Amino acid sequence: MGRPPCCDKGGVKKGPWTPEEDLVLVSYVQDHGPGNWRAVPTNTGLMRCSKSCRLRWTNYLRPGIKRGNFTDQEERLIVHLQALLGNRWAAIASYLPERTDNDIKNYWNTHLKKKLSKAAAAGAAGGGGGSGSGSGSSAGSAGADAKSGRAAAPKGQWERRLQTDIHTARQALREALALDPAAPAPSLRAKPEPEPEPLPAPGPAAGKAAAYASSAENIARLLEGWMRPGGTKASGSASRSSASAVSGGEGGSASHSATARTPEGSTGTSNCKAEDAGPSFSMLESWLLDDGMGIGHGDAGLMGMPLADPCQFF
DNA sequence: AACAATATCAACCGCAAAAAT
DNA sequence: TATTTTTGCGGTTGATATTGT
Repeated sequence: MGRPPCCDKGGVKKGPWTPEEDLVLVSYVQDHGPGNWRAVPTNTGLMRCSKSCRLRWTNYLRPGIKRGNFTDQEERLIVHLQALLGNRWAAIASYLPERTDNDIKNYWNTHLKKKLSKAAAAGAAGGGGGSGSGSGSSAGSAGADAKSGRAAAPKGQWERRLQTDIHTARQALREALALDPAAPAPSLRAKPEPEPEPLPAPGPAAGKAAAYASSAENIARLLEGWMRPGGTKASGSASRSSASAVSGGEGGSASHSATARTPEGSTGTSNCKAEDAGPSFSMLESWLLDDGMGIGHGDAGLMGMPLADPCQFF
């Protein structure tokens, strides 16, 4: 017994996701909502384990994800929350709704930890050579996709496209595949033949290839109709992440809190405009103060604040 | 210009918790 | 209530990109 060999099944593909796979996954989630990941590989034909599908969606394809440069405020918040919560990245991520826990974790491990330790060691000897994480250099076995030649597209490009408009993304994919002679025949079909899916409220950008690439709009708005905060379609497992536990109480609003994690949370993000992203900072403050750290001391908001120790390093 | 070292980030793995049966 | 199944989390690895020599 133990655990079901979710990812040990034969024929499960590993390594980087291809645009085709992304497309299939997004199409599926579009139709069925996030959740029930178990069924995803079966129903889509993706040769990925359910975990992998969930991860891909949660960390990269989900609407409302902001990628790239962390702002100074975000940075401070992360440092502060990390000091309070420890490495509970999901909980931390719940206060940065546009960021994923994986992203935050990576950022912490690569940037912040180093920054902090450097600052801490500034008084002492200093130096701190290659800390980092693994950063291996040994040749591995994965990277099957690099070999497949499809990795040519700049990282993040497809996520962005898919988040912007799935229809356009499909079209672009078809074009790309048609144009790319080096590209091997796609092993996976974005559904047998992309039967035009009825996208409830295709945004204004729909159908304009040029538009979506630069548009900041994400799939959240485009898909507003099919994903509801209540998780109607998804019927997924509701809030049970620790993040929810932390933030759930103050979420206030009925169906979803600021959780960045749960499918509903992600769905929730679809309704998350910038202004309602996450709990108010006064809430955060009170929570932080409740935490017994005695920090924040009143006036300073979380973001622009003179924080506890960690931030003195900045 | 070529090589080496380092940094960054996407993805995987195993465990634990929660939900379902 | 006990057992099984599914989902979520955090740590870690490995490939690629970037920078330095």
